[in-house]
Amino acid sequence: MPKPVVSESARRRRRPTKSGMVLSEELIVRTALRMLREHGSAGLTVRRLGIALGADPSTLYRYFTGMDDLTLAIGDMLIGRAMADWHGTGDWRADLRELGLRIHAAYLEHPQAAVLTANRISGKSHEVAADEAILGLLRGAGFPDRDVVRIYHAFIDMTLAFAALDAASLALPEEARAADEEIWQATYARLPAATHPNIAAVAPLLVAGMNDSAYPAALEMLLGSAESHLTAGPGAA
Amino acid sequence: MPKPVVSESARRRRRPTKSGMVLSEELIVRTALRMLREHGSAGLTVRRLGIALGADPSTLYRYFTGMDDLTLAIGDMLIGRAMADWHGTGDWRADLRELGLRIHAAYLEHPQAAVLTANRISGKSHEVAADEAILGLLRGAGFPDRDVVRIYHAFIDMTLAFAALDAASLALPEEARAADEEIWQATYARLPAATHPNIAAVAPLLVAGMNDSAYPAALEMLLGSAESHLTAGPGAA
DNA sequence: CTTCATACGTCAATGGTGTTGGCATAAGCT
DNA sequence: AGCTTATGCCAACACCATTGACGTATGAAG
Repeated sequence: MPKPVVSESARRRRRPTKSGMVLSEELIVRTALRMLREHGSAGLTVRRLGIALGADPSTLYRYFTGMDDLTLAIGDMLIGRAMADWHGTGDWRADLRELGLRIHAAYLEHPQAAVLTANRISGKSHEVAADEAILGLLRGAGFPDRDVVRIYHAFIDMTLAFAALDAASLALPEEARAADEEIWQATYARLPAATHPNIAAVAPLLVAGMNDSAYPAALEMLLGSAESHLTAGPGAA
Repeated sequence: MPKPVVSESARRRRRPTKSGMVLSEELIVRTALRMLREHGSAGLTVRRLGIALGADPSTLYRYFTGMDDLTLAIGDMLIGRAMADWHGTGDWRADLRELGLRIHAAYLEHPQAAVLTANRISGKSHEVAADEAILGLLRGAGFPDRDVVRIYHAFIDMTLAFAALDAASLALPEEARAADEEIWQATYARLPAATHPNIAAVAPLLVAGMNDSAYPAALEMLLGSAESHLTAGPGAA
């Protein structure tokens, strides 16, 4: 049976696992998040997750159709955390900035999970809520629908793209950050000025600055561009 | 022996494989790229790659220390293709735009490969060459070193981030694009205006526009911001 | 309070994966 | 022509996701 999974709300009989633990989607996803943090983004396996839950691995297929489905659920939980307690202030630009930074931060708080999920569409409740909020801010600001969609698109893609990229370098540690770090020190920082004059000239600055995310600056540019377009009126290109 | 791999240049004895094929790093990477295109981003396995090359899977470990090393080599080849035949024109802004679009395009030409490699640092030759070129353009434009590094950082991260994101949606087809597409149609396009007024209002525009990349617009904003900062002089914030 | 259908946890098995150590042979230097 | 050793092959290991059959505890029905 390909899809024997019953929805969480329709779940009635909750039988404790052999070790006495009572399962739920929520518990499984939270456990998966913890495992990702502890064992790295490649450390989440059905077997290990089963062990961590004190349940047989195959039990998880009663809750998710497969690893992919679980992945989407993890991503939706991250967005949910970003949106928790969020309230608009009425200033669309400030609100949009806050929202972007929140989403970015929520992903970076679980980099190993972010790597797996940041570029997937889940269609689950929290994701939809975030999109509705963003579109609402832009429409409330008075943008015509064409611009709403264009700005929304750039905003959400850029946010997720940076989240994925920044998370990737944070997520490596458990598996290969040491290697990448070593590459950086061994290769870039020691290139001779004769063959690579430009890299050599700014090497110290590169080493110092490459650890910070470029997202906040990029976001500000996006918001600034949008605002100038708004004040210029709908006629402007 | 953990690292028995000899460098490509030091390779002397080239013994043909059982099926008569003579291996090389180049050939292996090109074959891997073809397999990624044909079988999707999860379709690249050491065993399959071995079969495609007419060689035993374990033979590949004479050329790469492991799957991860092969992945980095694939990424470097993509950058190499982006940089092939590139020549600066002297107009730093046009050159930078051209370079960004080339890299972005090179990744999107092999989305399945891009997904695996876009957020890794390889330190291999083509990657270093690209970085040297970008830094050279900015320094040649007259930016002070601090700004060179800041702009370089935003430029390369944004380019790779969008490449990864855009590639991800292109790469899904073989595995889960159908699912994501279905989510889009089934969930977003049919949300009732009562609960999600903003999504419902712009749904048709969303469907129409979400397939194009937001990268070109974002890149232009970055370049514009940099240029205005340059003309404003080093004293400007 | 008892009965009953079945939801859900468990078991066992399948066919995949990356990776390694030992072996033998042919390549290319001297 | 002979020797070293690089390099391709083989067999084995541990792990992976996923599935189908099975039995039992569970919650509802009477």
